[in-house]
Amino acid sequence: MSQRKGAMAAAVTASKHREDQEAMMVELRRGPWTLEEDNLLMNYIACHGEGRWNLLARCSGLKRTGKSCRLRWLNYLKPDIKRGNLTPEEQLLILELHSKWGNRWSRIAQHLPGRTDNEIKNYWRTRVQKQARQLRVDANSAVFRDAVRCYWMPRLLEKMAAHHHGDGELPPPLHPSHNIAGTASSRSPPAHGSQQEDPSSSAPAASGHYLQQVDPSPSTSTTSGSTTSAALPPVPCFSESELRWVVDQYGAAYGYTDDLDLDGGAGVVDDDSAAAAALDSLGLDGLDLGPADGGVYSDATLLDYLNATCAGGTTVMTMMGGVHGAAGGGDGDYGPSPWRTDELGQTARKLGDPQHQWRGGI
DNA sequence: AAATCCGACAACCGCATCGGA
DNA sequence: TTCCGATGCGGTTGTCGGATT
Repeated sequence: MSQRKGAMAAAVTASKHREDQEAMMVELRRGPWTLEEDNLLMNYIACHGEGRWNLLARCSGLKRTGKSCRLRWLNYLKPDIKRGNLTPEEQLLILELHSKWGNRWSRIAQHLPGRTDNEIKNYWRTRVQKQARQLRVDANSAVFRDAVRCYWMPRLLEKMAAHHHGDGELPPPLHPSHNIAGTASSRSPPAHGSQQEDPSSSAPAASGHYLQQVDPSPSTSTTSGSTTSAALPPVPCFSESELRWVVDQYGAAYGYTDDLDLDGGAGVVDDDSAAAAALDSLGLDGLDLGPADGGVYSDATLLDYLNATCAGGTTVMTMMGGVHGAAGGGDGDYGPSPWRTDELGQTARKLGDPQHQWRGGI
């Protein structure tokens, strides 16, 4: 085994050496791609198909490595790449799948058609990890995951419901027998700003946006849930004491008191408002999770909806009722959890893109 | 108006794995 | 079985543009 490893290392070294030699012979370009390069790459792939990237790099006239060509194609030029901000459905799916699989970006990306592993990774690092940093917890810690599950995920579900029913009413509960594909395909596209079909976004080579951002609008401006608040009473979705409960419950339950360090290094804070403020940032700062225009569905309404939506989904958001979902557990690779994230995921798929439908296990 | 900060994301790098010779 | 080229994956860095001071 170690012999094989050594051989592998030698092979890689030799390969790297050849790469270096090649790089010296042909002045390889680095950095941002130009329109001409993109055209060259797309034309070559149109004629010869994907794959054989090193050959492509040599024969296409591009002064790039095969790796670079492959990355450019897969992450940017491929026609089915979906651009723009992640929808709440996609965000929810990412959270759910990451809780199961960790940093398996490519695996997660397989469940988000049109999204690349790079995009998902960037989302995680810039949005999710940022919030974890603010909370001074490890983004992979159980306490953070559970805070996400019982605070962030419900918010996303709320937002998804708002997106699908701009008139302020919750969508009718979806049952397992419901023909999702039929209904979802006829629904209106999500009313996100940049998520809308921007012709240029799917044809970057023709858009002339080289060396500039594709979509300058921040994610926080992409929601369209403003109409929901009118019809629903603006009751708080979670009280401060509930947030405190999240922190205490999971910190204690998992013995993660050390990585929940809201008071600047001296252990768990004893100030409810500080913890609540920190957790509040999960949903209200830059995460596109805040209630639509300050108005939200009531806990009871949303809970009713989710319970009706999820088959047997009686433990989603039970924290609001103070009852733990004892039926939980077996939640993935990270050990037991009282939260039925599989059901949250089902709801996400049912509400979202038909391609995200339940596939018999993820 | 200029300087600085920061978020977003494209791109690069190193390593692992696969598959054919 | 070993070698080796190709490809895939995840971590990290660089760059740009908007926001803030």
